Amino acid sequence: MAHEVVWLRGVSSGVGRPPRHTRETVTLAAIHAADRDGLPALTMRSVAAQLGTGGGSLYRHVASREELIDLMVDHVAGEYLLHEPSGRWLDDLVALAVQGLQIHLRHPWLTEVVGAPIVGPNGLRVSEHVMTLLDEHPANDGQKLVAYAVMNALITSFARAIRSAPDPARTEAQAAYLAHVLARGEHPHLAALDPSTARQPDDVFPEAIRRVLRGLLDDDRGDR
Amino acid sequence: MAHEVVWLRGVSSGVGRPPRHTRETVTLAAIHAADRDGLPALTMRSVAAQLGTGGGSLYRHVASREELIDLMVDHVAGEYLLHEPSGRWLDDLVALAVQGLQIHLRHPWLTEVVGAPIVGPNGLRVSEHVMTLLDEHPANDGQKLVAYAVMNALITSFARAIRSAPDPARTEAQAAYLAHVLARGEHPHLAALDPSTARQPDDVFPEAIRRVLRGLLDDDRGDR
DNA sequence: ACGCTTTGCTAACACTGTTCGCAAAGGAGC
DNA sequence: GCTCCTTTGCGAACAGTGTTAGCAAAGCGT
Repeated sequence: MAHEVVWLRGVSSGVGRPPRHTRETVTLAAIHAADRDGLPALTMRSVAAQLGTGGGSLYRHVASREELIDLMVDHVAGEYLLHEPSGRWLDDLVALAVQGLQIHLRHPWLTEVVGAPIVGPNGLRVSEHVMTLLDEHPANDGQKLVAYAVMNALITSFARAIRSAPDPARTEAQAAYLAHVLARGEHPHLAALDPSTARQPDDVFPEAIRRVLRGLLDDDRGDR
Repeated sequence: MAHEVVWLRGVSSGVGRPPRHTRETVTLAAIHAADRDGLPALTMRSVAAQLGTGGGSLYRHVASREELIDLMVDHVAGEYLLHEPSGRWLDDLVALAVQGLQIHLRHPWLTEVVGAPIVGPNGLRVSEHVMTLLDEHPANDGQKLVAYAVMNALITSFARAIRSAPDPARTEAQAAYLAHVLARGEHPHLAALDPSTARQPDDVFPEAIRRVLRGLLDDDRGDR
């Protein structure tokens, strides 16, 4: 009840038995385990075992599994490298989005995290930077926030599309069903799709995000 | 082992004890339960109880909980009403996206479903329709698929943003932390955000999706 | 009426997040 | 040095989850 949010809860108070792990230690171990085994395999007991301790011991540093995941998300949000604005806001935003995609590829479990967007210290730091990049842009704040939200949505969406290969069983079964239903002759437009024009998602990403952001923020064209 | 995909598995074979529930009955009960109680509360035992039976009985109709969710997703994908193309592909796509948003608001658990995109019969039907709408568009198939994927990503993203209100405790705590860190004076651009320009997400959605799709598919402007 | 096949149900298993009580470990005060 | 006192570690326990195995029940064809 002391503080309902993690980011406002202080660390150890100095008096009493000194803690063997800090909140950051637990977070790092959890990130490492999730990077290797995926999010579903991230159980309290497994990260505790990686720290050489018991399952319930983690609750001294973390209120719940959900809160641990919040900490993980905000921690990897610290991997963004925020450069000085170049004066070309679109280039800067695209570069930032590419960074976000790379972070998602480094930590594939990020795409499985659903919940509301986490606004920890590092997340706020990135948000502040985005608003800095758009400082001199004439759009109003609502439009800027929408563009930022869309950018984040596309990052996770593309990351999810890219890392759909590692589940070959499911993909293959789906492909078999797709071939079966296409052979039935319905869905002519799907059957006529030209696979040669389908480029890899991570190849299309920079151009796609550029066009999307331009469409949202740069309208030097009429309303229709 | 008979058929690895749900959509290719047949129904009852006629001989033997007649089944008391069909696969669709189970799916409908699960959708009803999820609409009311949310996805985390959707346990095998709860939908079984709603059907007046035991927990393990569901596995006669459904291979796993995951497969049940796949069935639910494809079922609600059948709620799309697909009209004849009007000749204005952008208008038609925006109308389709608005339908998708309404479906997500009718079934809030949809935003919590993560996994790979389900391509069941109804999902393929929608995909075929989208390709029909874009039939005469000069873009290549790769660009069209990217636009479709982006459209779906924005639908779930906006739906998630809209239904973030029903969790007031978490939202309020986050707002308290936000106010605290803004009071510290860092993040000046975030502090300077004008709340009056922030419109409701469901209000901005049609215009946002129109601009995004236009940016992706309609480039009558130079490359820069 | 009798097999045969398919379904329903219960109990069980392995596992999950989370809580509780008690032992352990170090600093402050004398 | 020895106590107190606060904080942490730990193991067992609890309620709940998805999933499986074995057996009883219920219709059809002969």
